Amino acid sequence: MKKKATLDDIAKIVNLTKVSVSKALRDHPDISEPTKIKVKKVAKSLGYRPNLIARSLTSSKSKTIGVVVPKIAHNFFAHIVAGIQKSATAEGYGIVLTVSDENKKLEKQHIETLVSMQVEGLLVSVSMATQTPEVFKWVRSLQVPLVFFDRHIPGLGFNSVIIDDEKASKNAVKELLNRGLTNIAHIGGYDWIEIGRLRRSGYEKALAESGVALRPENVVDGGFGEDHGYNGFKKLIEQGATPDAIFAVTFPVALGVYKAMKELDSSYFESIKVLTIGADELFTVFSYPKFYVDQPAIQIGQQACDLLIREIKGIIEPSDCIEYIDTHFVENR
Amino acid sequence: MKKKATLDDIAKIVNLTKVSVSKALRDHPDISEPTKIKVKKVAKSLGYRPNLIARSLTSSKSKTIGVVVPKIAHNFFAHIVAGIQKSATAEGYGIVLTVSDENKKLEKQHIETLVSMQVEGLLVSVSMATQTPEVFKWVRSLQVPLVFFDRHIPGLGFNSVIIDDEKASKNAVKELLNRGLTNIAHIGGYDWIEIGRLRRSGYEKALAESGVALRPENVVDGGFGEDHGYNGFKKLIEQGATPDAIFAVTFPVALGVYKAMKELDSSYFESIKVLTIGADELFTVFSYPKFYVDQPAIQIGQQACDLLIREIKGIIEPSDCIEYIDTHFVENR
DNA sequence: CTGAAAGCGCTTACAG
DNA sequence: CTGAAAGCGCTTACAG
Repeated sequence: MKKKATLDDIAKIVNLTKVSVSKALRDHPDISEPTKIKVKKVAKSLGYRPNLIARSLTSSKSKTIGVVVPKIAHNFFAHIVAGIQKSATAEGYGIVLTVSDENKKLEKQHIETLVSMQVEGLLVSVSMATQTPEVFKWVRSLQVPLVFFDRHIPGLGFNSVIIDDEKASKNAVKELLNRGLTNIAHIGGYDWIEIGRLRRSGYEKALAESGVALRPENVVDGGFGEDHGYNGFKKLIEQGATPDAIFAVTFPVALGVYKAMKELDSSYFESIKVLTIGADELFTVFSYPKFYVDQPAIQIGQQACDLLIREIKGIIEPSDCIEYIDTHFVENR
Repeated sequence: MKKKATLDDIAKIVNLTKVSVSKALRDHPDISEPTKIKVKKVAKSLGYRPNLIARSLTSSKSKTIGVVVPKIAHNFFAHIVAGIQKSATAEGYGIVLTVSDENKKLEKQHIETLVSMQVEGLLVSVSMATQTPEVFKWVRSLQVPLVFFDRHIPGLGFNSVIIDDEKASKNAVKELLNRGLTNIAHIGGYDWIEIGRLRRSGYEKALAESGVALRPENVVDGGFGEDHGYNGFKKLIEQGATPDAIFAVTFPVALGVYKAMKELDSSYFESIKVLTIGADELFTVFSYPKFYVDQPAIQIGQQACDLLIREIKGIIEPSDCIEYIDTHFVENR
């Protein structure tokens, strides 16, 4: 790599010191208009660009935000990152992107590296495997601003921007009940993962509050992937369930359900309406799933980033607050 | 943000200079084993992490790669970024992610900022709007390694990792012909965008080489989005085309076609087989589109990143080479 | 309006 | 085996 032009290079040409050149370039009031113009002209001709690394070191502002996502090749997280990118760019911040791949060790490593890189703040969506919050306590002790999004760990003193999963589920299930669908099954995840637990309890509360009895054969647990939906549906049928609707805990699970239906009996497409949370909008052309809760991923990213930047600027203090993002129920036609 | 522990902090405690501490931490052979152990213990107890900004400044190695994508909230690019991330992490590089949003000005700005940040190399997929290669010439003059992926500008002396669109299209159309589908329509993009031009000519060549006449009513141009597919299909029908297959230039276009079919006459689903390039694998459960060319996005990302890192290390020279990634034709069942 | 001094936290030769 | 010196490219007080 070629040596880049520095302040000194410009200084020599215009017969000033690098200090004055630095000031001229940054439009410091100290410098006269004519010299500013001259300096800028020379800078441009040399293709000068300030060395941001050096600037970071002196100013102790890297103008950079570290992001940790569990996955990136997923519609939801890709959209969140898009939102983060947008907000960050608008505020003059660059983002360093990191993927934990749902791996606790990688997650820790990434966070440490990002802190070493002197990012001014961290935006993280916790990996499923994360249980021990040591790294986060370390981040806290360093007073590096951090905002959780989508998946958080409460009680550490960090703010979070998330979906109210229980409420979203409860409302959605109630919408089905209002439409006369009362025999609603649930293909859920595990209880030890928050979205599994919350969506399940939203489902249960909706039934309870509407005075509908929960039928044991209507519930299957298993996971969050397509295969779990596929197996889950089969199990449901084996258990003797005859639902008129199914609440699938995630979109991949809903796809698995579709696959199983196609294999078992395509008349299920008509007789069983599927509801899920967080569908890929591209799928709407297929009118499947019939119902879904829209998760405004881009907005989550933007809001989390905006919150973080406000913390960085010292406008707000980190605490243990949760900012809930509104979701809305959609009926696919 | 709290002040982080520095080499000097450790040095004071162990009664050494920061130089020796620096060496001990990096396992330099100069230092004796006992002191190394002692130093490392103290470093750990202080939660010491090297300031990577400072290290970059002295070593002039930022261990960082700049990435510019036109979009991130898109399956294809999200997967590419996943591939880049994976390779970069494996080689100890961090990635700074940037999104041009198909905007030439933003693209230029991002590249300049990334260079200012002293990234060791650049990975860019050119925005559709980019015509003038000034920024890239500037990058070239600085001898900053750069590799194009998916969308490239030839003739600037940079390597590229891309799909052979013409070949992929030609082969795919031939596969249809082999299956007895001879009345194949094409809903294409614009000629001034490379993928539009190449996919179109692949289509034409496949017909020509198979001795099938190109019917003018079978071709519609328009764009690369869902609405273009929607309008394109309607136009096709209006033009009097009665195809038994349609080659849609992109996946969104294929979705638009689906939408139009659903609206006009759902018997089209059976009578017209759709082919496209680059489908989201999640869609395979819907058996639509019937045929597609799989673009191995993750692999493109990995390969581009690996190539870049080899350039950074000086193992290979930048030139104007194109590395084509193999695609494969898939029949959906 | 311009500049000399000091320093950000680290590493790279070079001495001893 | 350990350290003093110099410097990476910039900015921040402080003088003049």
